[in-house]
Amino acid sequence: MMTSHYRPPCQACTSCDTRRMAVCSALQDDEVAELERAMSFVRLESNTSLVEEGEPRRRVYTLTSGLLRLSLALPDGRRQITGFLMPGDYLGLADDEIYAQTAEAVVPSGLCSFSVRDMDRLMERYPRLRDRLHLMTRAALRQARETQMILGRLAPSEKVASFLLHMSNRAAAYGRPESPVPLPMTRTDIADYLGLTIETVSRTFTKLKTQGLIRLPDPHSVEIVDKSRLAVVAGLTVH
Amino acid sequence: MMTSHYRPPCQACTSCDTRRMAVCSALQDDEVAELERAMSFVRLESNTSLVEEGEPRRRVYTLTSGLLRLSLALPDGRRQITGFLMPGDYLGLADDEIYAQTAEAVVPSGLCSFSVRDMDRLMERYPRLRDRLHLMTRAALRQARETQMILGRLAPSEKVASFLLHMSNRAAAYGRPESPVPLPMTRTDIADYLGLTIETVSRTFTKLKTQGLIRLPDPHSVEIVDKSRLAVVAGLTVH
DNA sequence: CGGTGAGTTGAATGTATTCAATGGTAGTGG
DNA sequence: CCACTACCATTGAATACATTCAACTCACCG
Repeated sequence: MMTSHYRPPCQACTSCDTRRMAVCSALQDDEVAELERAMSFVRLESNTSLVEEGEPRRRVYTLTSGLLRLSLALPDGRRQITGFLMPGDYLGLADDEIYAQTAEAVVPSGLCSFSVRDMDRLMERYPRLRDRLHLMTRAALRQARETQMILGRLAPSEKVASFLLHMSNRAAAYGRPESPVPLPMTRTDIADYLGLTIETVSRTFTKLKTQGLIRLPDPHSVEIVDKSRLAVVAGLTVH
Repeated sequence: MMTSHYRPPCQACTSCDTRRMAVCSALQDDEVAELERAMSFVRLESNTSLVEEGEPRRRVYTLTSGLLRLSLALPDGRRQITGFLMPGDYLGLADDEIYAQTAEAVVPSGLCSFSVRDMDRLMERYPRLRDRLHLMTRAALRQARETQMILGRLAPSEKVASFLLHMSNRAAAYGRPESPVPLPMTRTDIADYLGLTIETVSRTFTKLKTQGLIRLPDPHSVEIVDKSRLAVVAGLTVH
């Protein structure tokens, strides 16, 4: 696990630009100072894992920059990516005593880190923090079920189209442009997220490009040309 | 919505046999009495819906008997069942202001019902109740992610095998025999849960039967003949 | 300049789906 | 009591389509 621990590179939580997205938005400036005292900062290189499925859960995290993938593995090596974590997202929502999934950095990432003990104490002291965490857990559960639908009932083109729209919406939620959408993860990651093979993902991108719905300046950025037609392909609107 | 409301047919919460499975296990006998005062009982006929995706969430429930299916629907009618609720399970874990999915009875079912207002008040008063609910939400999230793996990365035989083992384990958790496993839901329900067609589900059952792994006394009960080989088929053990 | 990893594309293969027919069971009404 | 209907489950045959196997390109790095 190639991580290095040091004090945050950001000035302070009060001036942190991911705060409005994260669990700490539940706290006021003076309260967040206490959170800050319990916090340490972690930097993570690409393709290194922060937590491993089955490990005891001793720390929880808030992602401040970069991108993480959460995944489950089968004994024979098959992998399912259950989701991607973006800045402001919390790592450790689903876990109890042990981590239920592996978290790895897709690109160099930074995280605020807290011991479970400290976080429990803080939640005890600031109920709004606890409530916010519960709220985020419920949202994650709704998201997971939405993904079940995508995995179980959508055709490959629909999967890829809805994935692109989803990523576009998330980018917009973080104040970034809706298009072009950056896709820092590999085709293999996308395949393991959508329940497809890498070849099918690649072919589907090409097909959407040929149909004039998207453009692919490079493999890791997608320009959405026709959002409404893409939504039709995604199966989200009645044709 | 064919429901009828009346006082519970059971003597009292203190003698309720699903209590140990449900959220109310967090409360002591004297505390559960207050829960009971806020409670009303609902009986639900087969194939009637209790809550509908998109409706405002005004009440929450604990299933005491029967079986419910939770589902999401696509505009064109395709359906994904995200899970089945068994006695002791809580309805409303993921939802916020509105219900995120539809809940329907698979067989005649009974539920304890609470207004969201009452439940919020009770959670405020009994933190262990709130903590238990949060615990159940996290468990549901882990379950949903496990299901993502099943939907995205397992072959049809593996899906059906792991579904049977899952149902068997749940039956055992409720103190019922591991085998034969009752499957009150239709093949269509199973297909919509596993991301398959009804024909593929049927053929897979037949195949597992032919291989001597299960027996099918009737379409709604499955006898598990060889649990370990079934686990191999499910992809859960290295061959 | 060779080497590696990621992505794309082509051809074949396998397999789940689709379309269709049949059997079984339960409920309804004559 | 017995047709008659409706629904569910199963099975067969043809089809469609994602996967598999393989080749090739490209960019990046040593």
